[in-house]
Amino acid sequence: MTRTPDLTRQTLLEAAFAEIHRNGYQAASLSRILSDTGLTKGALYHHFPDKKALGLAVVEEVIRPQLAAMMFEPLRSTDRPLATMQAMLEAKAAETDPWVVALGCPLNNLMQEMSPVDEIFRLQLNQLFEDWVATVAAALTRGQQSGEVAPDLVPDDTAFFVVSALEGCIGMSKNTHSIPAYRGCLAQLGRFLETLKR
Amino acid sequence: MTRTPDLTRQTLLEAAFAEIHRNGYQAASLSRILSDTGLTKGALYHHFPDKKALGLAVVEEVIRPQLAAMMFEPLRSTDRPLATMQAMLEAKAAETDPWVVALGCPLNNLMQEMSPVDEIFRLQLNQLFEDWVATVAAALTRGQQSGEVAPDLVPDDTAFFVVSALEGCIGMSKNTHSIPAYRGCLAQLGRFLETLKR
DNA sequence: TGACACATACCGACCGGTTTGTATGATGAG
DNA sequence: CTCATCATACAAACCGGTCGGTATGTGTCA
Repeated sequence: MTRTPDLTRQTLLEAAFAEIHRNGYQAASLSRILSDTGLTKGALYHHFPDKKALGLAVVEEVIRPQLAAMMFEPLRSTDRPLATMQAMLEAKAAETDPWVVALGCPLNNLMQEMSPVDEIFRLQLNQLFEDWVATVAAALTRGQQSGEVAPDLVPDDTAFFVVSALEGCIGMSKNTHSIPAYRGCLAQLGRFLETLKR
Repeated sequence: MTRTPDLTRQTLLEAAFAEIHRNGYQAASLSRILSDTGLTKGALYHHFPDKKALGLAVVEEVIRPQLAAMMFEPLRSTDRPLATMQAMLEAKAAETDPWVVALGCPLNNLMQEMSPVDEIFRLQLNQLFEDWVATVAAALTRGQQSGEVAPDLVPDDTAFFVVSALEGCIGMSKNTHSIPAYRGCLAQLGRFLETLKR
């Protein structure tokens, strides 16, 4: 048995992410995570002081990079945010794996579950969410300067709403288990983006 | 100690609703519900066969009536759905109790938590959600006939999106703990409703 | 009307199982 | 050798759920 602590830690993080994505944080079982990975309590509590630290590490080291790659990066430098976001919506609508639709957005899942229960979780999740909103808002502002976006709208409020509506679409579709409904909902959000032009 | 089984049952339902609203269904503790009500295991398991039945009863006998009174009834007979919904948004924006904002929508909370975990819960919650969407869609159709609503939009898709976006607004605001952000988000949804006119 | 029979409503101790977390022991790498 | 890395065994708390017992109400029949 070779000793590869970094890989062990990463294995735990990914298994924890999957477990939390399916069952939520509170119902996530450390025993299941361990049996999934073939590791033991000793390994887990060597790398993480407690369950909460593991959960927060999942947020910061798994969910944040995922979200950054998929949602932040395309918006980071564009000066045509509406076109960029339309493309992102189409990319999301192309999703065919029903599991992805059924499990929903990991960030939203955790926010809904944990924000009333644990203040530290709430703050950490909220920071990630606010970073997302700020990224959208900054892109909208650049869009106003480039002339793509209507100059009279308030970037902050609009960005908050766009992200909220997107999470809402994902959340509701997760419940219906209907990919067509999911696409229809995203299309309506696209309709809203159209109204932000010029 | 007087015997009032109906009241006992109702007491359990309301305590269970509060507990579930705060902690979710899976993390809801029967012991806490009992200590809150001053009742015991015997009373609980006399009125409900198990925890799941209690949870489903909360959905049907507490959450559904609440939602029906607040969201279904105003739309039931109106032929100006946009005006009615704008009024509903303003009513929601007038909320000042931070707890209500912090705890979010009971229906959405349960959908996000339970739909990947338990199929029976998912179906029951989805039925309530679909009833809501259908109510909105029917109102939009009447609005098209009365001339308030643009005739080219698809009521079903639009209704699904409106409800999703509303749940999204509530869900995100629950995380930020910010009533102004909540109001700003609702205002953006109102902006979207404006684009549905004639 | 009074008394017995029975059903309903509720109590609270107890159960097996699972939870997170700890304390100690083994093992391999530098 | 030494310490990081993990395994194992165990502890304490809590979970949902069961069960025997009790108190209260209610219908029935004398």
